[in-house]
Parts: sequence; C-alpha cells; structure tokens
Amino acid sequence: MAYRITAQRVERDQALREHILDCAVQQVAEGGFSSLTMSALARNAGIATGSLYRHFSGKGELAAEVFVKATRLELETLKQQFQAKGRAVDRLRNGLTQFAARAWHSRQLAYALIAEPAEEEVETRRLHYRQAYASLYGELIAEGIADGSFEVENIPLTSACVVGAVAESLVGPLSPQARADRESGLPSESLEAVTLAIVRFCLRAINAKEVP
Amino acid sequence: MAYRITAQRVERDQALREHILDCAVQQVAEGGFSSLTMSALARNAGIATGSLYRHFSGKGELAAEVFVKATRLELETLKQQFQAKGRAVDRLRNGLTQFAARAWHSRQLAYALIAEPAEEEVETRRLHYRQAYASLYGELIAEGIADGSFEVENIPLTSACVVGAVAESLVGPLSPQARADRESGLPSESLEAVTLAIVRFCLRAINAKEVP
DNA sequence: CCAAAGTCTGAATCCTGATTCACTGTTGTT
DNA sequence: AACAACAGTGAATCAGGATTCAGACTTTGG
Repeated sequence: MAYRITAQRVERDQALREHILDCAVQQVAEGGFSSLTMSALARNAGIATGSLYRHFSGKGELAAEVFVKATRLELETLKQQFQAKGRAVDRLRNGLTQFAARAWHSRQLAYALIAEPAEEEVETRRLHYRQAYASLYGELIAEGIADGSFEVENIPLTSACVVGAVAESLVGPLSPQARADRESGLPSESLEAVTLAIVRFCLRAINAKEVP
Repeated sequence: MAYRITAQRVERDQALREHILDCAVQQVAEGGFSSLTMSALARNAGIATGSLYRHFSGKGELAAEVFVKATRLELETLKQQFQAKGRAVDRLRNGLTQFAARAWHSRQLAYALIAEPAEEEVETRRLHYRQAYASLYGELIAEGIADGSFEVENIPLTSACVVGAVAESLVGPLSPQARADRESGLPSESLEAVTLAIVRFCLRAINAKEVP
C-alpha cells in the first residue's frame, strides 16, 4: 500500500471536473453543441484529450452534463420566480418575462438548450427537463386555479402546451436562420414584443381573469 | 453523336427518383432519420449506393427532400381543412383534430418530422415549414378576427405559439421515451384527451368566443 | 452490328471525431 | 530516497457511415 486517495486529490478532481464543465458550457454558449468536440474542449481546458476520459465516460455523458448544468440553472431561476410571493398571475408573468429575457441575452446558448440537435443523451435530458418545466407550470397553474384566477381542465397537457408555445416563439427569433436574416438587415421582433405576445398567449390560454 | 437523352430515359429517371424517395420516407416512418443510411436505402430501393448519387447530390439533399415530401403532405392536408367553408372556429378545430390524429397514427414519422435531430439541411427545412405552418394559422386567425370570432394582437407571434403548443403536446406523447414508457405498461393520455386539450388551449389563447 | 455516350455497381477509400494506451510525470508511503 | 500506485499526455487508432470510381453493363443513332 503506497498510495491513497487523499482529500486534496478528491478536491482537485472535483475542481478540474467543474473547470472542464465550465469550459464546455462556455463553448456551447459560443458555438452550440456542434462546436463541442473533445479536442477543442481539451485545448480550451488546458488538458489532454485523454484526461477528459478520467472525468467523463465519453462524449455523450459530457454533453449531457453540460446540458443539465445549463438547463438546471434556467429551471431554478424560473422556479424561484414561480415560488415567490404574490398572485399567481404576477408570478407567471414575471417568470415568463424573465425567461424570455435570459434566452434573448444568450441566444446561442438558449437555442442550443431548446432546440439544437445533439447527442442522444442530450435529447433524453431535454425531454426530461421539458417535463420538469411543464411540472413547474403545472404547479403554478394549479395554484391559480385554486385561488380562482385561472381555469384549466387538463393541467399536464396544458402545461406541455405552454412549454411548447414559449419554446417555439423563442426559437424562431433565436435560430441561426433568424440570426442570418437579422444580420442581412431584415427587421425582426423585439424582446418586448415577443415577451408581450408570449405572456398574453399563455395567460389567455389558461383562462386568466386578467390579461395585460 | 450516338446517345441522346430520350423521353423514356427522363421518365425512368423521374420514376426512379420517386421510388427512392418513397423508400426513404418509408424508412424514416419506420425508424426515424437515424435509420436513414445510404446503404440501407440503396438496399431497400434495390440499387447500388453509388446510384443514389445520380439522383441526389448527397445525403443532406436526400434527407431534406424526404422531409419536404412528408411535411408538405401534412401542410397541404391542414391547408385544405383551413380553407374549407364554414366558420373559422370550426375550421381551426377540425384542422387541429385531424393534424393530431394523423400524427398519432404514424408516431414515428410525426416525431421524425417534428423533433428528431437530423442533417443541417433538414433543420433548415424544418424551420421553414414551421414558418409555413405559422402562416397558415396566421391566415385563419386573421379571418377569425375579421368576422369577430377571435381577438389577437400580434398574429405572427401568436401563430408561432400555436405551432409550438401543438408540436410540444404531441411530441411528448410521441417521443421514443413516451413509447418506452407506454410499452412498459405506464398509462398515458389518449388521442381524444390530447386533442381536446390542444383545441381548448389554442382557442382560448386566441380569444375565441366559443370554446368546447 | 458497332461505336459512342451513358448508367450502374459495390468494394475501396475518405472523413471526421471519438477513443485508446504506451509512456512520462506526480503523489503518497515506508 | 525508493518504490508503488495513480494521473496526465497526445499521437495513433478506431468506428461508422458517406462518397468515389474503375470497370461492367445499357441504350442510342448510324
């Protein structure tokens, strides 16, 4: 016995793992999942490709963790808004507004998380997190129903619709295509217009008593 | 001069091209885009891989044409419903119902067209056709507004939301994940429940006077 | 029937990244 | 210090599917 995994080692490993993930998220934020190659990542992180495999079993797992790390943040942020105090309508409106704004301000990342084709493992997580988003909307909708400000029959399906509506109305404006259009001078919707439309659409869809 | 492209040849070429596309669509309908490989397709179509390249410049173009062929059919079908005679509400309801039913009955294909990751060229078309769907909804909504049965401020964005809501509520139930769940005995929503939820959601979102 | 101009074939090749692994560097124990 | 056990390196290898291309075969016009 001449070697033991010391606490220091464990810490370093964790730190390095985080460092790798941070670099990976940044890479995705800048060039989407398609730009996330093992060699580029290794270069960015300042280590050898082989070393990546000490921390992740393979590309799929890595990409999935990147997705989860970034998505979880969005989910938590939304959750916080939804679980604040105040009326359900206001919380929903604030949450949606903030979500759209965040997506707007890091388009590439938002597009990558919402719609960019990626590894099977990422798609699995995507489905899972869409469910999670739906549940979040579902809870809030249920509260709104309870206090009489919303009216919805099938909460899970309605929630799915909301997730879809939000995603689609954002992905259009966020897509690489739209970016190309924008750069070639075509006019496009502003954040404010998109936000307003989404909020109205969703509030009406769930029969909110009060719509801006 | 000892060879000329005769009419017969042209016909044969067109027929073969269609045959290849038909086989490709069928393959996608059975196993999604991921099952669409050049060699499998060649085998299915009864020709050599090299021959595929006489009809399509490459995999990307081929996949894109497959997508377009299948999607155009759905779009046309929906268009027909939307441009039938009758009140806008009814046309919208009928269109959505039919769209959902068609997706439900060929799940794998619907999933492939709506959400499966695929070649860049396919993604481009996907974006384009989502726009086309949105335009279709947009026209109908405009008509409904004109006759006073709907009320919407931003038609393009609202239409995008509708597209998203429909896609998401269908893709959930249609996804490979959901299929796995279903097969392992978990209960899931019925077509009727999904359709009703979608119709209600959309009609309310566009402020329809009459909601089932 | 022949030569010219195409078309078809499918095994061989190319491409693009992920993955491996023999070797070198580190760390912890005695 | 010396050794054992692990960690890091990155060029070489692998994987898997698209693409090519040198014949073999067809069609056309004379």
